[in-house]
Amino acid sequence: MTVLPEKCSAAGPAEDGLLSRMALNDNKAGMEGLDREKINKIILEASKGSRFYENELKKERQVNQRVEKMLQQKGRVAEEHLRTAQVQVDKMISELERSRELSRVIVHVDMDAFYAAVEMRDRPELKDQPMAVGSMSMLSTSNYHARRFGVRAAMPGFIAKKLCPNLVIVPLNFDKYKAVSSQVREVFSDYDQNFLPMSLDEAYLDITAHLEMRRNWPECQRSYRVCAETLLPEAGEKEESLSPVLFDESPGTTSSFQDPPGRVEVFGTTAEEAVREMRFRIEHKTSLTASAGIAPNMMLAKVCSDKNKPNGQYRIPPERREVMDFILDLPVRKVPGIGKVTEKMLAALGINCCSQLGQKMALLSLLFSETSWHHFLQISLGLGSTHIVRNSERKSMSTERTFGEMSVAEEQLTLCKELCEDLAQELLKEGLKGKTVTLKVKNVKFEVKTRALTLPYSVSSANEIYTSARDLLRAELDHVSPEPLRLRLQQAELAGGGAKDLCEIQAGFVSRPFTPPPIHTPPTISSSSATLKTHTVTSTSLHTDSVLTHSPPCTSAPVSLMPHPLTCPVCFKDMETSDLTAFNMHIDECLKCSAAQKGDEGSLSGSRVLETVTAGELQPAGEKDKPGDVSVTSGVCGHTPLVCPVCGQMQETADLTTFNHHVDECLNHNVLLELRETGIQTVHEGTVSTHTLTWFPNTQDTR
DNA sequence: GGGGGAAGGACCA
DNA sequence: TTCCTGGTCCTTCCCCC
Repeated sequence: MTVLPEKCSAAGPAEDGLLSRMALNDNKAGMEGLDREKINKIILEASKGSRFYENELKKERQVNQRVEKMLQQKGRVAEEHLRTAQVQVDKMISELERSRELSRVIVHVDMDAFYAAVEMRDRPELKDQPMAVGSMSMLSTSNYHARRFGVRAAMPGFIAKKLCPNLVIVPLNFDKYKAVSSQVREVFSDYDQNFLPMSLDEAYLDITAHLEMRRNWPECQRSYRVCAETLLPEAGEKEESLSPVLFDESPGTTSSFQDPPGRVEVFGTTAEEAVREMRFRIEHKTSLTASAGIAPNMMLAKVCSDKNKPNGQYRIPPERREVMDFILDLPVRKVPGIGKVTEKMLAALGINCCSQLGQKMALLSLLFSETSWHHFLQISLGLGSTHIVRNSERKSMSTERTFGEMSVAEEQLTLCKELCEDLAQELLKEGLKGKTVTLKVKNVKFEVKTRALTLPYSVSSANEIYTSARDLLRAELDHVSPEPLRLRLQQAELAGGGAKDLCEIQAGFVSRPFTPPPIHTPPTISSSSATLKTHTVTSTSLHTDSVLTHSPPCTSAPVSLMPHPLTCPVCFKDMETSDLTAFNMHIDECLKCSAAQKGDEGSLSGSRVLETVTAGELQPAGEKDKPGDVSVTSGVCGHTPLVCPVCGQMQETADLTTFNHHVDECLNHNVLLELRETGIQTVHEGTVSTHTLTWFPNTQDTR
């Protein structure tokens, strides 16, 4: 067995190894100089013996095995290999150096202890005591008083209580945080309209253009009057009631509000001054402080924003030497995208800070995947993305729920359905569809399993997703049968599953503006993968529907290229026109006619009802009475003969099973795939999915 | 050997 | 009293053509 280096505790007894995994992560502002030993002892005592602990132990062993395997590989690396690798690395370095860009001014802004700060602002009595936001099972964030006890985000509340018995835990109130976040974003947009929000409390901005303009601004355009009413929510308590996250001993505790009301604050034209102004405005608008990092790229800006937290900012000047100086002693763990596992792997190789990454790059290139070592190389050179891409596609969306042990299959299926409904609602909000349905379950031993199913078409409605998720769950139930499936978590996820990135949303027949989905990947990874990713195979995106128009990114073919006639999804008549506007108008007319005769619902016995809702989703009749929905039965317009939505041919049968069978046959002949290649495929796709999945009950759906 | 799906896992707040 | 989240994307493995 290979003995691990001193730095790495992996070879020690299980408990030592476990501590490295479960120990306090004090890599956060306000947590410097804590008594780690004491805190870790409390965490360990609170956790030991639990199933969670056992599972962590298991995961720890797996990571240790990875480390060991890597070290064995390292032992087999010959000098000759290293020399060859170094040549390749050097070549890569000179290429990267040639493309180094220092001209952009990228800012990362991060609100200080955001959720906690909002709560303290609204409940001043919380301001001077340790508090956290979340629940007994999990905390989302904590204030700086609580951090002094080792209480931090992602820590279970019951452990936090052991660390700090006086801790006040306030439940999450997302509506409130969203409202504050939108106020902050209003300020951001004055500096960069295309800023990239990463979460409610964090964003990247490129202020290069703003600085260009700002240079010519007169002083009055850069002056802000300290306004009495925003300053003084409670008369006479100015200092106390504002900037609640400020902590006496913390750096950067100088509040902008120390100035008397009525005083005019003038900001300069430099990047530092622009960012100081931005933070000043945020504080006046929300009574909350923000920290910021200014650097030539996103990776560095993110690291910088943490440097003078809370209520501070830090800038790396746009010079190579300055960047390299900054990187020199930067611990790898501070870099976004490097977590505890990667940190441990690197530590086993004697790499703890970024400069060491550079020194051992040849070895890293032999031990890690191409994507990984390219990423490390970028970090070691202080490189990152210099262009903020806001419209990159979201790749998946999921919703999950943790609960006490659940072992009854029926209850599990009911919960699964609820999750699919929640997910469908979220998808609807963003107008997204996807092909791959994934069910994730965690059993009472904390073992996680994921099961996925990729459909030949995109889905978005609760029923469609549930049909797949339910089958996946049943498969798991069968797998453990006759034992019960003992779960503590279920998750439903929908991912793109298709190679094509589709078009701007136009849900149903009503146009909706496209809202870019939030992006949560560390930007460094995104940026590096944009240029260096060579074998990522699952980066398929969720897509939005483009039913009747298309936007610039849409690659749809022009209407005239459509190989199939347009068939009205309501009356099933083939249209003589290929003009989409006229086609839309016809459908609107049909819908009106149908709505007027709504009483005729159910005239086609045995069918479910075809609906067109404002958002364009085709849903089963059970949900049709939502406001704004218009429901139509297939029989409403009196077209008893069934028209196949795939081939467009009228079917002689009135029997739904036979009809469904025909549609399935058509689909099997890849007609759908052909339709996807056409410009307005979603008209057909929507119709098809209605018939096969939603409109007429599929026999397998009735299980 | 490459493409793509499935499963597991890393990372973040 | 309470007893370790929720969300997203990346990597790896494996199968199929």
